[in-house]
Amino acid sequence: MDSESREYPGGKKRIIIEAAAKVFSKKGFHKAKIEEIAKEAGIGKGTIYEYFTSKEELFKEMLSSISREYIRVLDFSSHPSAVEQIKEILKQHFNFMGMNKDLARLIIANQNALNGEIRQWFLEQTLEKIYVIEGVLEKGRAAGEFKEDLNVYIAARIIFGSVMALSGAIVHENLSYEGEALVQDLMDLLLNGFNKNNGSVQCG
Amino acid sequence: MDSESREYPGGKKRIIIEAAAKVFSKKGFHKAKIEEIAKEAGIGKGTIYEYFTSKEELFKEMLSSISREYIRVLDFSSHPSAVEQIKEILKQHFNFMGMNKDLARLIIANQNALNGEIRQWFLEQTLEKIYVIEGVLEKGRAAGEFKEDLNVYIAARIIFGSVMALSGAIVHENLSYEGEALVQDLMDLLLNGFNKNNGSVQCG
Amino acid sequence: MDSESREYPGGKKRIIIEAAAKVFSKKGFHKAKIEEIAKEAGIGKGTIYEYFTSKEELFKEMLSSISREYIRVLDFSSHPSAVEQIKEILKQHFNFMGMNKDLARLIIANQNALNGEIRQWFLEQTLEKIYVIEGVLEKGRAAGEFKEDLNVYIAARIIFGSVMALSGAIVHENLSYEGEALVQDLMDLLLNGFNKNNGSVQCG
Amino acid sequence: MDSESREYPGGKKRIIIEAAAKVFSKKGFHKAKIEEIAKEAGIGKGTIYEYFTSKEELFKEMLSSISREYIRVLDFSSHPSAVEQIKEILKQHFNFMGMNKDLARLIIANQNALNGEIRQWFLEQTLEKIYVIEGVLEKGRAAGEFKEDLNVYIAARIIFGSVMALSGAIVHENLSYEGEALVQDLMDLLLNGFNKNNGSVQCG
DNA sequence: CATGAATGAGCGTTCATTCAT
DNA sequence: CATGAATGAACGCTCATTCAT
Repeated sequence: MDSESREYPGGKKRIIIEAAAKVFSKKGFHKAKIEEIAKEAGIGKGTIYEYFTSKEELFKEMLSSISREYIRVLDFSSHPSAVEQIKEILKQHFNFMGMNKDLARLIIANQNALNGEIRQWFLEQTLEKIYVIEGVLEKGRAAGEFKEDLNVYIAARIIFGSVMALSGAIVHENLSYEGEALVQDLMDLLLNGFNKNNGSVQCG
Repeated sequence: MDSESREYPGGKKRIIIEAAAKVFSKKGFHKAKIEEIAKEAGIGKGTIYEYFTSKEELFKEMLSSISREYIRVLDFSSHPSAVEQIKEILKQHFNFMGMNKDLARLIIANQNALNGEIRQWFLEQTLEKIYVIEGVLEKGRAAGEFKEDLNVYIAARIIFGSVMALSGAIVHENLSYEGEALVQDLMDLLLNGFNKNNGSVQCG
Repeated sequence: MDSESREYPGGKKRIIIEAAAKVFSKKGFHKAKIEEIAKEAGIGKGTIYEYFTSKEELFKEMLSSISREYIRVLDFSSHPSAVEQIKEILKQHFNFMGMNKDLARLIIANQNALNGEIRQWFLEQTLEKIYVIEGVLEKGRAAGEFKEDLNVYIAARIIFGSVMALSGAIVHENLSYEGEALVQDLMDLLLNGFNKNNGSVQCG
Repeated sequence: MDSESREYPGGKKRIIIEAAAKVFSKKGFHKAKIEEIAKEAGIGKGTIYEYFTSKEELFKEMLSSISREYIRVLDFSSHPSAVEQIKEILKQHFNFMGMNKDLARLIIANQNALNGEIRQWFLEQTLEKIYVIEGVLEKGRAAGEFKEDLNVYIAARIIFGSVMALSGAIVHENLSYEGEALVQDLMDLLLNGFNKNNGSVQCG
C-alpha cells in the first residue's frame, strides 16, 4: 500500500507488462529486446527477471493479461438472445481491434506463430475463445434461434475465422470498422448466407 | 540424364526447398537453422548459399514454391457455377491441408507473423488468394447465384477466415476432413446461414 | 575507489584498448580475432561490444589512443628554433618507436593498408602528423633558419618518409636508435644534404 | 608455341597474374576474391589452383612479377654519375607511380602490411630496393660525388622514405609528378639540405 | 528488491580450397 | 589441363540471462 502501488495498481509487474505489450506489439516477439522493454518501463534490465523467469514467460503473461482484459471487455451476458450476444461480441471485438491496432496486429500475427510450448499455449488461448462462441451458439440452437441441426463446431470456427480475417483487414488494409455497418453486414451473411431468397425475404 | 537429375527434377534447388519446407514447418522461421536444413538436404551448409542469397530468401522462395504448387492444385475453372467453384476450392484446400499438415501448419502459422519486409510480402500472398475468391464471388453474384447486394469483400474474407480456422482445426485438433462432409456443411452454412427456415427449407 | 579502478585508470575500456594494441600489433587487423583480444584482456567476448560497436571501431579507437599518447609525448614547443624542434620530434619519435616496437610495427604497417573508410581515416591521421611538421618548417623558414625558397611541402614529406623508413629499420632490422647519433646524422643530412662542401665546411 | 602462348607469352600464368594485379590493386589483398580474379582472367576458378597453390602465393608471385617489371624499368646504369643515376631512379619511379596509381597504391599500401610469412617476404623486397640505392650511393661516395663520410645506410633510407611519402602524395593527394620539377626539387633538397647558404650559393 | 555490467552460447554468412567430371 | 559445384572452417556480432553490489 505504499505510494508506488497506489500509483501503479499491480505494482512493477503491471508496469512491465504494459511496457512489454507496447514493445512486443511494435516489434514482434523476436525483434523485441528485453532491454528496450526495461527502458520503456523505466526500470533496470535485471528487474524484469525479478518478476518473470524468461522472455517467453513475459510474453505469455502479457498475452494472458491482454486476453483477460479483452475477455473482460467482452461482456455480452446481459444480452437476451444468442444472435444479440454474438453481435455484441463482434461489435466489441472490432472496436477493440480498431482502437488497439498494435495489439490487434500482435494477436493476429501470433495466431499460430511461435514455436513449441508457446505455440501450444497460444493455441489453447485461441480455443478458449472459440469455446465461448461455441457455448453461445449451442445455447442459441437449443433456444431455437438457429437451425436445429446447426453444427456449432463449424459455425463457431466460421465466426472466429471471419472475425480474424476482417480484423486483419482492419489493421492491414485499414478497413473502417466504425458504426455497426460491418457487424451488421457480417451478421446478415452469417445468419442468412450468401444465397438469394434467404434472410429478409420471408415466405409468403 | 543421370539418376540424380531423374530423382530430383529441378536439381539441388528443389532438394533444398523441400528440406527447408520440412525444417521451417517443424521449427518455424526463427528457430530453423540453416545448418539443419543443409543436413536435412544431405548437403553442405555453404551449398545453400550457392542457390539462395540468405535465409530470408530461402524462406520466401520456399513459400512461393509451395503457393505455386498449392495454386496449381486449385484447379477449379472447369466447374460451371461459382458455388461449385468455391466448393471445389474448399475441397481441394482441405485435402491439401490434411495431406500436408506440416506445410499447412507453416502457412497458417505465418499468416501474419514475421517482421518487416517479409511480413509485407506474406500479406501480399494472402491478399492474392483472397482476391481469387473475391473474383469467383463477383462472377457468381453477377450471374445471379447470390444475393444481388452481396458484399463480396466481406464474403471473401468470411470464406478465407473460415477456411483458415477450419484448417487450423484439421492440423491442430485433428479434425477429420475426409469425404465431403466438412465442405458440405461449411458450404451449407455459408450459403444459407445459421438461421432456421433458410436453405433446404423451401417455400411451399 | 576499489583496487580495480586504481589498477586500471580509464577502466575496462583502457584494458581492452591495451589488449587490442597487443593483439593487433602481433597479428594485424584481419588476422586478429575479437575473441583473442577478449582473452588477452581477461574478459568475455561480449564485453568488448559494450564499449566498442565493432572491430573496426575498436581498431580506430586504439590507434587514436596511441596517436594521442604519441602526440602527447611529442612535446617540442619549448625548443627555441625550428631545427631544435625538429630534432626533438625526431628524437622523441625514435625513442617511442624503439621502446614500443610492437606499436611501431603497427603504425608503420598500417601506414596505408586497410580498405575503404578505415584507410581514409588512417590517411587523415598521417596527414595530420605531416601538417605538424609542415608548420614547424614554415615557421623556421619565415624565421630565416632555412632557405628562403624552401618547399615545405616536399621537405615535410622528406622528413616524414625518412623517419618512417628509419623506424622500419629500427623495428625490422634492429637498427640502434639510442643516443643521439641517429638523429644527429639524419639532421645533418637533411639540413646540409649529401653533397660535399655543405654544412660544417664554411666558406673562408 | 601454340597460338595461346603466342597470344599470351608466359601463357595462362601471365594472364592470371595480370588479372590478379588488377583486382588486388583495386580491392586490396583481403577483399579481393579468387573468383573475381578468375572472372577477370576469363578462366575458371579452379584453374588458378593449377598454377598457384594458394591466394597468398598468387599475391606474392604477382608482386614479384611487378617488382621485376618495375626494376626492369629502372634502367639507370647508363647514366654516368651517381647523382644522375639517382635522379633517373626518382624520375622513373614517380613516372611509374603516376602512371600506375592502382599498382602504386598496392605497393605503398603493402609496404609493411600483411602478416607473418608474407610480411617478411615483403620486407625483403623492400630491402632489396633499398640496397640498390645504397649501392649507387656508395659508388658515388667513393667517386667523390658526396661527402666522404656520407652515411649511406641512412641516406638510402632517406631517399627511399622520401620517395614513398611523395608517392603517397601522388596517389592519395593527387600531387602532380609530371615534368622534372618534383625530382629537381627533391634532389636539390637531398643534395644541399634545407639550410641556407648551401647548394647554389657557391663560395666566391 | 534493484541494478546494469558482464557474459558466452549461438548463428548467419563468406570464401579459399578441393575434386569429380 | 580445365572446370565450377560443393564444401565447412572460421568469425563477427547479438542478446537473453546472471549475479555482485
